[in-house]
Amino acid sequence: MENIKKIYNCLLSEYGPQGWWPLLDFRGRNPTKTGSIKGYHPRDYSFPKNDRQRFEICCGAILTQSVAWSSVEKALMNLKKIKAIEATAINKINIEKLKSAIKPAGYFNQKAKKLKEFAKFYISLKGKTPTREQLLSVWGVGRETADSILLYAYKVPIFVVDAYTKRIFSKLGFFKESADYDEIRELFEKNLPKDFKIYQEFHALIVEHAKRHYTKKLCGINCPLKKIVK
DNA sequence: AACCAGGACGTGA
DNA sequence: TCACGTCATGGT
Repeated sequence: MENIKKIYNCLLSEYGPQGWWPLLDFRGRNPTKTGSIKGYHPRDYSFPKNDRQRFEICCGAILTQSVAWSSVEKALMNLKKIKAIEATAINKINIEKLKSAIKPAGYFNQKAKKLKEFAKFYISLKGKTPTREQLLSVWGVGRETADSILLYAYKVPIFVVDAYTKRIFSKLGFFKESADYDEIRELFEKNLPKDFKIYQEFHALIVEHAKRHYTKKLCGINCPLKKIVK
């Protein structure tokens, strides 16, 4: 399974550092990225720089569930406008007001409740890093969201497995599409240095590669990685 | 004009 | 455990 690392190196040299997780108040851009969403910070792994950014990442991780980031960005900008990207603010805000702010990100009834639940949890942490189990106990936080929060908001070296990861690597023959989330996660963690920077970068690269070669239509035809895996 | 996007939860078998 | 329905807006 040395191939896992080969693929990482290949994607990195192909697309370059991705600069995830995007932040609203960071003006930098990634010129190699598809689309023109701002907030990426390639080669800079010092984020989040403060608690505000940390909470923003958590909100984004919840809001992006099954939704394109461009939609999440709108929702986050709405929240910023009403000064609600802060746990205490989300905790207090009128739920209907919260729903209308995050409407662009879809599933607003559920996601408003999820943000409320998470804000309460976040406050209870009092600045400490949550465990994965603690995160999973929060209503609305599943495995991918928990791992995204740990990896990008807290720099904990946990590999994030998303639908794209399953699609790409099952097509390449690493496991079957129905494989268990944690088994897939451990496969990646076992074959990579335990480094949050690499995990962050790889996950972002997988999303970028999927958008170019693994949409449901393309489904990997012409995927250059096939030659590497063989 | 269907189809899908950086999932999670509830339900019934 | 597992397969399936539901949630909802916005871009292609």
